[in-house]
Amino acid sequence: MPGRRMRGARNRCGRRITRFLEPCLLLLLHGEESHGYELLDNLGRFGFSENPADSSTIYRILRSLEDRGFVTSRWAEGDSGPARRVYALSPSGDEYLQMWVGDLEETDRILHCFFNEYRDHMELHHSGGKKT
Amino acid sequence: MPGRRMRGARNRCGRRITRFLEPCLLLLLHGEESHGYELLDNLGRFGFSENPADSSTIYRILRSLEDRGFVTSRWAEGDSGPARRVYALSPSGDEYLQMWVGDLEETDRILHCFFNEYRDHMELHHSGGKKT
DNA sequence: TTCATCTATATGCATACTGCACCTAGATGA
DNA sequence: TCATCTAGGTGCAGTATGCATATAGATGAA
Repeated sequence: MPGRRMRGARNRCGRRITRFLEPCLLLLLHGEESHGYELLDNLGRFGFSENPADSSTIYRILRSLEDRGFVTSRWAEGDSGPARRVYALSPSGDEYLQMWVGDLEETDRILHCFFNEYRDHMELHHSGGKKT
Repeated sequence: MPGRRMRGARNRCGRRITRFLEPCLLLLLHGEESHGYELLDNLGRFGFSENPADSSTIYRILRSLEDRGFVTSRWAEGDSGPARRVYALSPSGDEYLQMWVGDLEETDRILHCFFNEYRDHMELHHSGGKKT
């Protein structure tokens, strides 16, 4: 099936963490080289397989990471198909991943801060809501 | 102090949930009318007081919510100062808030999916990382 | 050979969100 | 009169992203 990626995904949900694919790609590259097309397939591990990533986003993030020195790339011939641009995490990319993790932990705290506010509020105004 | 809001906040952290202020405003308006300037102050409850929101964002989100019928507004004279545009949550806005909560719970799941992947991976490659 | 398909990378365009600078304007008090 | 506070708003630029599309090598079928 041609165009099996990203046809009709309709990712209009509002939920999304800005540039969240970036830390996912960094993690996938941690300890293992890979290329864009393969990374695209492996992103399913991160639980958004229902709204898979668009390939253009992946390639652009990878180039951006390289521009900032967080990954390096080289062209490699595969066993089949066209040449691949294989990316590897750099030491500063490893640090950048650590930074992202701390950042996402902060996001998690803020998110739970919202959930707490929501729960507390709904215990008083018990209208319209999902009660636990 | 003039311009006490948003001067020098430097919100260049990368972490952020797209349009996250929207559900926060909806929750603040749940069961209680309010106006933009007041909402701006109350957003501190949600844990991002270190990077307070920009007022322009708040006003734009409120207008956008009204355009979509999730809130209604009326002009009201306050005890002091200029007139205020007071917003109230509509029934569909209440439903929209419920949708946002479900959406953020999904975000939370995805986030923890990332944390799990990270932790599992770092247990093998114990280099470069925050060990628990 | 020719052609469709798969793999792989990439660009162009439109839209959306946001930060920052700046503007308008009534109220208030020195 | 004038600065300041309260309150709401616009304009612009940068960033992120979805979708369509382009390019091109490899592969296998007709």
